[in-house]
Amino acid sequence: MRIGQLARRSGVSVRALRYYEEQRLLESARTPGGQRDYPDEALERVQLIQDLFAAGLSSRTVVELLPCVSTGVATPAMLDQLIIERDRIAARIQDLTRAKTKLGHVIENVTAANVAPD
Amino acid sequence: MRIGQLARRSGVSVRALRYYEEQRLLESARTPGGQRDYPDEALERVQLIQDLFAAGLSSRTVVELLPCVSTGVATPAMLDQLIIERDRIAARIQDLTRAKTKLGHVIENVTAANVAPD
DNA sequence: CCTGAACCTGACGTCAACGTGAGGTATGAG
DNA sequence: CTCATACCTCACGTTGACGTCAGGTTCAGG
Repeated sequence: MRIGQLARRSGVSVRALRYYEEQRLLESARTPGGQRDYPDEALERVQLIQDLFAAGLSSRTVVELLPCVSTGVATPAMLDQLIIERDRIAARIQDLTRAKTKLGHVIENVTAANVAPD
Repeated sequence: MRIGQLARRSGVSVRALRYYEEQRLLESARTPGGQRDYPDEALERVQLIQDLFAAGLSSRTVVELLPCVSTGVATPAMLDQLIIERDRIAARIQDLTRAKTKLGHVIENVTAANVAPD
């Protein structure tokens, strides 16, 4: 599969895919003419990368954790890092939940004020 | 209260406070000498700004929503925006929860593999 | 062989929320 | 008055994940 097709299938831009390769998050074979040629598994990998980015991990962290995420094999240091990242995500979820609740209250108040200005 | 004290009390940097003013998120009176002089309520406001930033809102959005968040009075457009932002946060929480679960599975697998390599 | 689409490699631009340094002023205790 | 802080206004630097443009190459269909 060439880069354009992978981009369309995964929903990320061609530029992003090249960037992933530059950051060593994604490999590609090359055609004799020098064009990237991806195996089908690349699609899953791109989606995994997107998930990790969406979770707020940096590309540096992702490149460190990708091996164990996809193979299930990790050094103790990698395990520590995994736990750190999971906890960071959990804390972030707490923050967002608080913020959501707060906005919810504001919305309620505003709605009440508009609907029943008294 | 001067800027240094507000910074210490709120936990944000002096630079950040000046930035908030530049973005019209925060006002200040001035001493005859030109130094910023904040009322006590500024502390709450800074904390509110931080909460909204932490929720992933941009300063542009915050400046639009701050009035109704602090006064409880909103135009219909502001209410729409509030709902949009709340839903955005909810979606983000979903993403993060999925990612956290995923990382949790990885951690379980890795731990199992390390503890009981069989 | 020809052509248009898709691809290639640089390399500079973007955006947000500040950090940081320069060079000067205000404040308040002694 | 003096001096140490704290403060002031520019204004450029930083970071991450790409966007975008330039200038050239490869591929596939006819």
